[in-house]
Order: sequence, then C-alpha cells, then structure tokens
Amino acid sequence: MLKYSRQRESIKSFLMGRKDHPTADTVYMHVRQQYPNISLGTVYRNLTLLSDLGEISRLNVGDGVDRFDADTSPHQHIVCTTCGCVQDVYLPDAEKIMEYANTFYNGSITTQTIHFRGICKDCLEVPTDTIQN
Amino acid sequence: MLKYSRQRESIKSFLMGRKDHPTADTVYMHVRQQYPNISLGTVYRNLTLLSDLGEISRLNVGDGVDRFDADTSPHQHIVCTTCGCVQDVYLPDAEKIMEYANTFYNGSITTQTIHFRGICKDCLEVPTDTIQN
DNA sequence: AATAAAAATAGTAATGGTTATTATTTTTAA
DNA sequence: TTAAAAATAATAACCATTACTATTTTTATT
Repeated sequence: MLKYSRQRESIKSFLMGRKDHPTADTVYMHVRQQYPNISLGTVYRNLTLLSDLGEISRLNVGDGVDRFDADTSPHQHIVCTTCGCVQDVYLPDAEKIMEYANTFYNGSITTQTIHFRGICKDCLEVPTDTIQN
Repeated sequence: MLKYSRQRESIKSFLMGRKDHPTADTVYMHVRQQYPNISLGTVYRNLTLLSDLGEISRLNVGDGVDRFDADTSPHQHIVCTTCGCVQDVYLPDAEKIMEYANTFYNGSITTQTIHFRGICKDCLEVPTDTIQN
C-alpha cells in the first residue's frame, strides 16, 4: 500500500515545473533545497516508483544517464549536439511509423522509441565563436 | 598512428560473423577462446576504437548495456520483450521520418535513432507455456 | 488522542558496466 | 636490427544506480 511522503510530492512537483528532462542528480540538487537531508537513494526510489505508476516517464537518450519527464503523453526527444539540452518533439501520427515498421518485420512490434540529434533553436542562433559555457 | 593488433582483428571478425548485436562481455567471452589472456579492457578499447573509426556501430537499446554491430548501414532495432533478443529492422526511406520531424521542430535535426519493442518471430510461434530458458 | 503495523527515509554499502592507469610487450618505420 | 610508437594485460578507479538496514513517518484502528 502506497503511503504519502512529502519528499515524493516535492520530487513530483519539481518535475512538473520543468520541461528539460532533468537527471536524478539534478532533481536531488533542487529538492535538497527544500529537504536538506533527502538522500539520493530516496530520489531514485521515488523516481522509479513514479515511473512504475505511470505518473512520469524515464528516458535515456544514450548518454549514460537516465532522465525524467513529467509529460507522459507520447512524444519524442532531440538532443542538441552543441549544448546537450534535451527537448521535446511532437510528431503527429507517430504511431504510424510503428505500423509501417510492422510491415517489414516478421514478428510483432508494439512500442517505439525515437530520439533525434541535431542543433536546438538557441544554438542555431548563436554564432559558434561566441558560445560560452 | 594506428598499428595492427591480432586482438583487434579477432574482435572484428567475431563481430562480423554475428547479427545478434553482442555486448562487450559476450565479445570478451568468445575472443578469449582464441586469446585466453585478452583482457576486458582491451575488448572495450578496441570496440570503442572501431566504432570511432566507423567500422562498427555501438548501440544502446535502453537496458543499460552497450551492444555492438558490424553492420553500419542505416537500420533500426527491435528488442523482444519475451526473450530479450535484439534484431534488425530495415525501414525503407527511414530518413523521411527525420525530414518529417524537422517540419515540427524549430531547430535542425540531423540524425535519428529508432528502436522498437515487441515479440520476435520465434517467440510468437512458441506457446508461452512451453517457454524454456 | 494513543497505538501499532506498514511504508518510507537517511545513510551507507554494494553492484555492474565502462574507462583510466601503468608496466610490459608488440608492431613497424627507418 | 633497432628504437620509437602503439597496444596489451592486469588492475584500479569511476559513476550511475540499486540494495541494505536501523530509524522515522504515515495511517488505519482503537
């Protein structure tokens, strides 16, 4: 049986206020401002729990760290190769890709994950010689 | 400057003979039959080198382990949720998906990675009550 | 409000895949 | 043949994540 925890609520509301797909460590850094004694393990346990419950989703864009997203609606992600940010891409009728793929596969495809790489709007607009990290 | 090594050749030819996208550890297990003293570090270093050279590709289907593929032509992968195998899917005109995505994104998308999940042909054909691992 | 069982936490250790380090061996150009 | 450069084996380190455990918090029941 699931019991309330203020830490979990804090983690959840932090995530809901962001659309940049933070890592567990980023969540930890921020929630710690409200709960200085929270442990990284608690953050991980709750992120895993919330994603098991379907309240958030866990994503991996191939850089070795898991990211978390309060938006559970079907959508895709793009990683900017310049600044490393992870943004959303909403492809209309994306499920058609899966249907299309099924016509070329002799088993049965049920889900798909698409991620893109490229350059985000902000990085496109900044001349490369002025980039500052 | 790149120098020949028999270990690297063995790793490469092992990979070329497989289409199941082995992990570094699987490569290690097999190459060790020919070179019993090879170390896992050497396997990793060469797999990384070969993929940096573009001779093989490194892929991650989201299960926390990197896999390696001697087939560098553009194609997609599907993970069987029943047996865990990783198979190829060749989607004709897959690059059109990226073009399509670009029309819904305000930055510039240059590459895409698609992986599917589902049930492979073999697992579809086996009644679930006879599955044996 | 008091109680007690169940669940969650903080703190810490362990895990597992991958990369780094270093002394030694192999490769290869001269 | 030689010597510099590169690769190796062995091992340690790294780092994201999970597991463990004593303590604290939550919540249903009295």
